[in-house]
Amino acid sequence: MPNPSAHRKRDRYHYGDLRAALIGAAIELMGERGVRNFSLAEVSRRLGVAVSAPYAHFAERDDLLAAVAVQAYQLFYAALAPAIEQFSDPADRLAGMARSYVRFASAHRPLFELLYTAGLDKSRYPEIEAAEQPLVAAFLDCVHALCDGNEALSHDLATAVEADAHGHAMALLYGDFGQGDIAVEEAADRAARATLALVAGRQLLRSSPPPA
Amino acid sequence: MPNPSAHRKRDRYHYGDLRAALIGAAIELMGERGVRNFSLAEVSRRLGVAVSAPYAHFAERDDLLAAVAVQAYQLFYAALAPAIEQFSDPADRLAGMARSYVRFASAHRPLFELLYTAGLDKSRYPEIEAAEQPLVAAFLDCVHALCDGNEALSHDLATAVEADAHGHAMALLYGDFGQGDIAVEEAADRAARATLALVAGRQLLRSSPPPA
DNA sequence: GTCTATACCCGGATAGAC
DNA sequence: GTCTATCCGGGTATAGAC
Repeated sequence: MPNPSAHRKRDRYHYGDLRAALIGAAIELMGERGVRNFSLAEVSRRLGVAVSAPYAHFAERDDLLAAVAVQAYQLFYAALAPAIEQFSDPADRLAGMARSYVRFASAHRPLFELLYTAGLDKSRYPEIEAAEQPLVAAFLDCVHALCDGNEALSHDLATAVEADAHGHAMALLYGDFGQGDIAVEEAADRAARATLALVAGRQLLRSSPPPA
Repeated sequence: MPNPSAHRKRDRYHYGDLRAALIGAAIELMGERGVRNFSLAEVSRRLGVAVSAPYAHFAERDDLLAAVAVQAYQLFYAALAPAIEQFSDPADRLAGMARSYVRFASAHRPLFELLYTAGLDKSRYPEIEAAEQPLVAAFLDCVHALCDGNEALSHDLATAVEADAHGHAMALLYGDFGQGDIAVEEAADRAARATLALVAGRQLLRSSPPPA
């Protein structure tokens, strides 16, 4: 009796959930060839289904990518959640989130690239923005304690910390941090420390504008 | 007597410098359709030359992109130079560079995207790295005065400031800063202020690692 | 829901004439 | 150095059978 989970990819077959299989295979393919070389046809081939099969689930190519993006944000948020819960000190919590942010970019590089460098037209897909929302809110929430109810400052600090985490992630993926686990942890460390520096100097985020 | 500069694009013609024209048209095309939808064929069409003509100057498609990237880094550096010269105070100078960094990303978006989100295989093009060098050095140089000759701290601060500037630029291009000149200046302002906060808290960049 | 088959378009790249 | 012509491969998307 053949175990369903043991089906080889090349078996042409009815999937219980082709939609989910497409999403999974899309992630895998993006990981191998980069987001820019992703194609619906290749995904179909890998699953052993006809190139037309996906159109029963997604009206067009980008709709599949959008579905992947939604899942990516959920995973992203889940990756940050432990840091949020782990630290009671607000500064440490923010630093932990920055660290997790960089780690996520490395551990799920194709997803991260899909979200930020793939040029998906997010305005066409409100569900992506909705999926991003909890992540932004997480930064904002945990920053409040540091800002004594000052909403403007909270927003400034949240933006700065996100930019910091994002910038370190980009530097890791595309810059000169090198590769390997050591590089990841170094970048994550730097992001965490820079976060602490931003927190320490946060009053300057609202000071009079620096010279033009 | 026809003015050469008045030639319409569609005139088929011998260019004095097709190579330069290709680079210019490539930038224009990337601006309209995004880097990912750039094609050599379309560039040729716009210049009114045969699709095979570019191959007299570039062995393959990506070689043209690499040439554009080199020019982009030169322009990028030129955009930062005024800020470097304008400020004598090291902190203000860094802040000014961060501000110019964000402005450049907005003013030359296609070039910025080519450099950082196009996935060009830079390792294949040493000339790109060479062109990037002055920019990295500029950050490093102007950070030294703030770090009392501490090389390690200089490197940390330079990395943090670059990540900060880059992160704000990405937030402006892809995030929720909105559009328009106001958004640009707001993002640039935030990047500058965050830089000052990083400078103020710079000793924390070398402190004991924050909790994992 | 998935198949087969196909129409269509486009880009990269090369050969050989001028 | 540029042209014309062409080959090749690949992707998107649709029609219609099962």
